[in-house]
Amino acid sequence: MPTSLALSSAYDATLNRLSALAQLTPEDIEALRELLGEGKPVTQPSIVLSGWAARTRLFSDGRRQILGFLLPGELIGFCSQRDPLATTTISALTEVNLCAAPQQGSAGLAEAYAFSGALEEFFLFRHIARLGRMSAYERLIDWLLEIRDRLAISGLSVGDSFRVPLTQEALADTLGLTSVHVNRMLQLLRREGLIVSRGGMVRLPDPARLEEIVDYRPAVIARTQ
Amino acid sequence: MPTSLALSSAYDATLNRLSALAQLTPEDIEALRELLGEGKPVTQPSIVLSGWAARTRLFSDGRRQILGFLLPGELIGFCSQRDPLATTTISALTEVNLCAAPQQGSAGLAEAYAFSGALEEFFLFRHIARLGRMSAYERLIDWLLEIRDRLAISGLSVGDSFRVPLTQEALADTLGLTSVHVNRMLQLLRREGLIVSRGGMVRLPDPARLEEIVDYRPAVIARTQ
DNA sequence: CGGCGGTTTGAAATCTGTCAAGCGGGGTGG
DNA sequence: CCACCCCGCTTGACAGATTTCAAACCGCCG
Repeated sequence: MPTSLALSSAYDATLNRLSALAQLTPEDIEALRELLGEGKPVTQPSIVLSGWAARTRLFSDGRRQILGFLLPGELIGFCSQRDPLATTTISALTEVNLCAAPQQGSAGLAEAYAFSGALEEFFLFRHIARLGRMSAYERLIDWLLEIRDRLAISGLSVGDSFRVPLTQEALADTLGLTSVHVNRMLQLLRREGLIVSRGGMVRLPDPARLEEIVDYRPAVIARTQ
Repeated sequence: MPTSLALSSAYDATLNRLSALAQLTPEDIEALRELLGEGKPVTQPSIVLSGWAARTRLFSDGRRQILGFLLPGELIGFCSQRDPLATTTISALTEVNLCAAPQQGSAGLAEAYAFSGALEEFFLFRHIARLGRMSAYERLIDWLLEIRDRLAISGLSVGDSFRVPLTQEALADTLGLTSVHVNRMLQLLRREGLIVSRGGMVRLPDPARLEEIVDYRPAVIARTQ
C-alpha cells in the first residue's frame, strides 16, 4: 500500500496517486516505474511526474484565467484538448517533468485513468462553484483544501502541510481576484491563525474549521469494489 | 445534411446535433430515430431530446451555482457523475425529454459521443474563464453567444434568434451574479440595441459587435476528415 | 550597490450586492 | 367576469466587497 509513503523521488508521487485510484497489478506498477524513470517530454497523453502545470486562458487584453492545475500524478490530454477545441494552453508554473502515459495496461490501470478523468471533471465543477458563488475569503480556503487533498493523493501532503509554488498573482488568476486582494485575504487568514505559511510551504492548523466555513465536500475515493 | 433543418419535432434537434459532430451512417440515424421516438426517462447515459436541464451545486446556506446546461441533443452521464463523486445534481429547468443513448453503433456514432464530451469540457473551461475574469456585462454577452452556438448545432437557433427559457434568477445563478444585477445588465444591453427579447425569445441584432466585446472564440466543429 | 520580482500597504474609485418597494401578467376561485 | 394572489421583472437608495493606482518594502542575485 503505497498510500502512506513519504515524499521521495519524482515517480513515487505518480505511483501513489494511480494506485490510490484503482487496484494496480504488480506488472502495471513495473511498467509505470520503467516509463516514469525516463521522464522524457511528450505531447501525447501524459502523466505529470513532478512540478505544477496549469491550463490557462489568456484574453486579448492581457487578462488571464487559470482553468485548472495539473499536479504530480495527474494526467494530461486524455479526454481533453481534442483537435479543434484547443483554446487553452498548458504551461508549467515550476519545473515540470512529464512522461507518456502507458496506453494499454490492466483493467486496473484503465480504471485509474477513468477515475482520474472523473476527478478532473469534479474539480472543474468545484472551481466553477467557487468562482461563481464564493467570496474571496471563501475561495482561498476552498482552494487550499482542494490542493491539500489532491496533493495528499500522491503523498505530497504531510499532515496538512504542503508546498504551494505559486505567486500571489498566479493565485489571483486562479481565484478570479487581484493579487492585491489575495494578499489581503491571506494576511487575514494568517492573523486568524487559520493558515501558517513560510517559503512556499503552507500548513492548515485547523482544517476542520476551514472545511466548515466553506461547506467543503471532499472527493470520495472509493474503489469500485 | 440535416444541419439546415428547421425546428420541428423533438428528435430532429438531436439528429441535427449528432450528425453535425460526426459522420453518421444511415443505420445510426435509423437506430437513433427509433430510440428517440420512445423518449422514456432513463438514468443511464442519455440524450436530451428537448428542453433545458442544468447541473447544479447547492450550498448549505441556500446559495446556488449552475455548473452547466444540458441542451437538446447533448449527452448526460458519459464521462461524468461517476459513482463516488456525485456532488452535483441535474435538474430540469423546463419540461425535459430524455432517452437512453445507443451504447454501440458505428465508429461515427462513437466519434460523435467523443466529440460531444470534448465540447462539454470546452464549455466548462469557458464557463470558468467567464466567471473568473469577466465583468457582469461581459458574462452576459459571452453566455448568450455560447448558447446561440450550442442551440445552432441542433438547429434550434435561427438566424441569431433563439429561445432562452430561464428566469433571471436562474441566469444569475449561472453567471455568479444577483438577479437584480442581471436585470440591470439586460436592460443596458437592450438600450444599446445589442439584444432584443420578448417572451423568452432572444435575438442578437449585431453578433459581430458582441463577439468583439468579449473576445469570443467559437468552438470549431471540424470533422476529423 | 543597484535592480528586479514579488509582497505589503493605503486611499479612493467602481462594481456588484442588499434591501425594500412597486409593477405586471396569468391563473384561480368566488 | 372580476378580485386576488403569486411569481417574476423592474426600480431606487444605500452598503459592502473588490479593484485600481501608486508607493514602499523585502530578499535575492549579479
